[in-house]
Amino acid sequence: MISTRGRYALRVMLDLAQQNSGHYTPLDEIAARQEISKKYLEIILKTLVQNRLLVGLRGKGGGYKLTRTPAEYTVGEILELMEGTLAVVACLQNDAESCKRNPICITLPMWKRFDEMIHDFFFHITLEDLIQGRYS
Amino acid sequence: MISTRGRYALRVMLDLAQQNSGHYTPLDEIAARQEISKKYLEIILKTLVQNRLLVGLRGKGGGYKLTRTPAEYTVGEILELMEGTLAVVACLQNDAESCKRNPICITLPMWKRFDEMIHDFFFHITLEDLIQGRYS
DNA sequence: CTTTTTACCTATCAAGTCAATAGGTTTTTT
DNA sequence: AAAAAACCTATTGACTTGATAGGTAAAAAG
Repeated sequence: MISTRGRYALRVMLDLAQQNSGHYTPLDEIAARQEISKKYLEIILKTLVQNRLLVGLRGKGGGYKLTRTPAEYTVGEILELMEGTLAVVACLQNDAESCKRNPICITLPMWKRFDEMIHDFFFHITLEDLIQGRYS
Repeated sequence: MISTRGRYALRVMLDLAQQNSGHYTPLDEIAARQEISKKYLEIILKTLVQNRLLVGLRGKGGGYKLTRTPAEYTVGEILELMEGTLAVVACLQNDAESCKRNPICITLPMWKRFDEMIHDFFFHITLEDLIQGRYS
């Protein structure tokens, strides 16, 4: 299950992608348009800024804007950043302690395939794709 | 993320599928072989029995056994039963209250596609497939 | 140089889920 | 009557989720 953190982040990125890329959009505006709690969004945007997916500017005329063109963001990187991992089972996470049952686990190959499928899916969709409706 | 409930259930079903289908296998044996807490497995097996994926028999010589051949179980039905749902986002769950943003949500089509992909994947793999190593 | 606007930061919270444990009851066979 | 096994109800600690509260720092406008 993708949590609200990932889904909201994606919606924010899309919101910004649909704005004039020249100016900064304040959080209030995004929150109002997306109908998401401003304070909660703040936490999400913080992560996006810290990881340079967005840039924030303070003071009047400030707000947030993208650091790249919409075509240069994949849905996968946004979701992975917010969710921590997209791995479906514990033993396939980056930091997973190697399970001693791995050699005899007959479900592991299936989980691996599934993992690859998810990765391929999300890392081949860009914000631009979504905006252009290439998934409707 | 698939939780241990789903993963353990799958392992138990595979364990039973690999036993002589004639007799009943006691919980103790399964728990020992799979190295999973007996008490915790009890909860999982209860659900499987209640939904007729397994049948349980009490008393000496009792235990659990499959109600169908391994080829007649899909991984999808086992996981969906244990996890409640395989839906990746809240708005695609069975009991989801219809989100008023649906008509304008540009991420929804993507989630739908993803959902279908997951469904297709898991509902086309049977226990027999895993046992025969058709996923290694 | 003060006010306004805005992002940024730290802490906290209630509700829920997850994985597991504990202890007892019922059924069946020996 | 005893043993073996499933079945049942309740409880727990740790963690996550989604959110709120209140304050600080920077930038622009007047």
